[in-house]
Amino acid sequence: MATEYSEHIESQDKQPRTARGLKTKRKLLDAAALEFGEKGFHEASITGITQRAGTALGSFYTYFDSKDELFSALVKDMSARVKTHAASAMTEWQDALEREKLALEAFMTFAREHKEIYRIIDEAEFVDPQSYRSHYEETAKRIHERLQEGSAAGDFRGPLEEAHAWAIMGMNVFLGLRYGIWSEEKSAEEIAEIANGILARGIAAER
Amino acid sequence: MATEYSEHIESQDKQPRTARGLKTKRKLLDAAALEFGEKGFHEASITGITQRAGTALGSFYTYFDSKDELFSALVKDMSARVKTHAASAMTEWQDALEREKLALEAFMTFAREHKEIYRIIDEAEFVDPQSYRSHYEETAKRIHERLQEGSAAGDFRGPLEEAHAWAIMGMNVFLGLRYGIWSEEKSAEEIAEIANGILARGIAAER
DNA sequence: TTGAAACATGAATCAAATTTCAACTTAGAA
DNA sequence: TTCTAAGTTGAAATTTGATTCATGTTTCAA
Repeated sequence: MATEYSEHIESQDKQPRTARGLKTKRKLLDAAALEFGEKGFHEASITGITQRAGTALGSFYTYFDSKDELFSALVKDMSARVKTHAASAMTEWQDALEREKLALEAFMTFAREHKEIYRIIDEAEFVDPQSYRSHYEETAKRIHERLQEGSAAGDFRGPLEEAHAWAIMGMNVFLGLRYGIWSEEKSAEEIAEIANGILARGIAAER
Repeated sequence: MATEYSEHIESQDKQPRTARGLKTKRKLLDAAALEFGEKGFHEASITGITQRAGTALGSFYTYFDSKDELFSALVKDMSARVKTHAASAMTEWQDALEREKLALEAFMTFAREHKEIYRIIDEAEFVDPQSYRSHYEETAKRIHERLQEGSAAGDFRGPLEEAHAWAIMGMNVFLGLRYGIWSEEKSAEEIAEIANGILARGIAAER
């Protein structure tokens, strides 16, 4: 994967201007994702990051203003990656219900492959609340749009509100944590099937 | 409510032995809940806690070994409080579906009244992962038991697995965050009704 | 080839807490 | 009333880790 750490709103004076610089920055970013994912923001240290990256301590400050700024950049990048991955997994579906199943399945798989992303986004609640909030608000918005499309297509009942999207998102996130991060005792497909069952018919007994 | 900060595994040599000591410890615990809830673990400081409590800095160490130990004690206590509150709210129900609705409504109300609890438990994911995990595992277990009772009573279809409980818990937690902590634009009842609709019949169109 | 800008280095500096501790005060049992 | 254990105090010691910066090296355009 061509890791694309987009630059967002960084001050331009920290951009690398040579191939060497670009490479160093990339090493630092990748090392930071590992360090933060493994230890969490506060246990992680710049020293740890530069050691993993194989650079000198000072090099960190050639590319980042501070530990916080780096974390913030990372959160935004991870958020974008989750979004992109989910989108690319949701081609090929028969009806809106099936699309939701694919979305969860993709999310579970992605979480398993990038556990550090999960953790970094979660910790943003405390380190960079604004980004955390944006991440979930935007995710909910996309889910809500899918729900409305589903209603329009006659696959879903209507009207489905923003709160429905939040409920679904919560389901997905917690299932991802429990069966993606904490253990892999069940397949992503199995879990997605269970969640989809709830969306399809709820859990009440047949009437 | 008679706040009962249970002592768990603390070394006994830190227990207050007089009424005065007990009172001081209580003040510290309450102040800590506020400080942690407002600033998060790492921004919170012992100085801030003792200032809120109106005690000297050193008094903190009369009752706690460290900042971490205090946080840990707090997480366990909050977890217990959430549990107790939920249980007491779930008397008086007609069927299992309604019981779930009451559970969510109670959780939402509680979250609104004790936003600091929400935050402290959430941050435990990074500060005291063991307690965080226990909190959610036990909560899921209780939900799962309710689901199984519901199936046995004929209110719910069966079999409902642990994953169903996690899905419901995730729904509840995210709805609590969005409509309990971030904003109160909708009533707890309204939100609980939406979630309950999903559990009752899913979101698919009528067949 | 060369010189200036970019980049790399890591010891030293700085800042911000936590934690300790010795002196002092209060509670409450005898 | 007295005396000792319990509790209080806050300045000082420690710890920890982020950030700076002066020096040396590399890149690459001209």
